[in-house]
Amino acid sequence: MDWEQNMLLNELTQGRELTNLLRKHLHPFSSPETRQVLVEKILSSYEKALSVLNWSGFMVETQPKVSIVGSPASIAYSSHGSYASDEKHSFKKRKTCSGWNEKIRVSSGTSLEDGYCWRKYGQKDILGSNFPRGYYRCTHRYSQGCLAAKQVQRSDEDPTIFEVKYRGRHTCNQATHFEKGDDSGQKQQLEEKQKQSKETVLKVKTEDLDKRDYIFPSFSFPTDSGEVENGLFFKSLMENDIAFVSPATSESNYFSVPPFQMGSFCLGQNVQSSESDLTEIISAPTSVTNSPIVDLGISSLEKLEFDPSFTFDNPEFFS
DNA sequence: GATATTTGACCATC
DNA sequence: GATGGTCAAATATC
Repeated sequence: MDWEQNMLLNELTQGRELTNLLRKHLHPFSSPETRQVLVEKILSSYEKALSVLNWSGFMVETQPKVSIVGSPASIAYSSHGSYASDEKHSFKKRKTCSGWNEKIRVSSGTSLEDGYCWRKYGQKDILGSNFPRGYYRCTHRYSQGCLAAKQVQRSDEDPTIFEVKYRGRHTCNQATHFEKGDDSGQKQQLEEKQKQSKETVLKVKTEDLDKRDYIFPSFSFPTDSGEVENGLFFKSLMENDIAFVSPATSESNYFSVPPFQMGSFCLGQNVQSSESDLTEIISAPTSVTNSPIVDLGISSLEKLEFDPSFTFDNPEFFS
């Protein structure tokens, strides 16, 4: 039995057991929180199972098109393409139509972080391109069966721009962290700010590689004197595997973030931002240890991420 | 020693 | 045969 089958079996078995558990908690004396946790776990199991099927060549919707109570708002999302098993002894299949969902242009002057820990597994010179393409997959691929992957390549036209292509969806606990790290108070606060609406309009631009009808809604985000306070916003990007973008091309359809975000987003880990080679910066999130981001409070994370006064020049940061 | 990165080789597809 | 995606051994880093 190969890795995919094992994973599928595990997730489905877990889903069944969790469902049984949920059934036992359906009586009125059971706490709603417990039921909610069980529901989320069940959904997570199914999502992983569907991801495996997706990557095995089945076309399966990995994301429900309706959001459940208490879950973050989700947009319609479907993965495409086939996947070659990573099992040691299986064939290395080349992907046709690549299955890469989204292509995003990221300025080198901004964060290339997307909140996840990536591990580089390859680099390739691409015909007709001046710069090599880096291949990354989620650090938790084997530990948690997370199948998310991305490609990073510097643009020929504008070397300050990186093109990031994403595939698959995070099912690791990094993803659940972003979902759960956003408490209702924070959400309420954000909604309040949105209502106040003295915001700068910030948009994320995505391009669809395969001309599919993947639509990422542009959105406005409230800022307070330029400071981004965006647990929800950030989570939304995480949910959809969207990276940050481009002050260098700072037109209205790009979301600007300060350059300090160039460092590693996986906190508690080394920040390796190479000045000489921007490709190295791209890989910064991968050059980290495996300390799970779930152990960190999102509030401190945000503080670091979005403190506009922060610079890497600050020696205290490295001490 | 554990973990991450690099890089040449392998394989599927065109 | 060319090309792109992935593997895996060697190497680097902590």
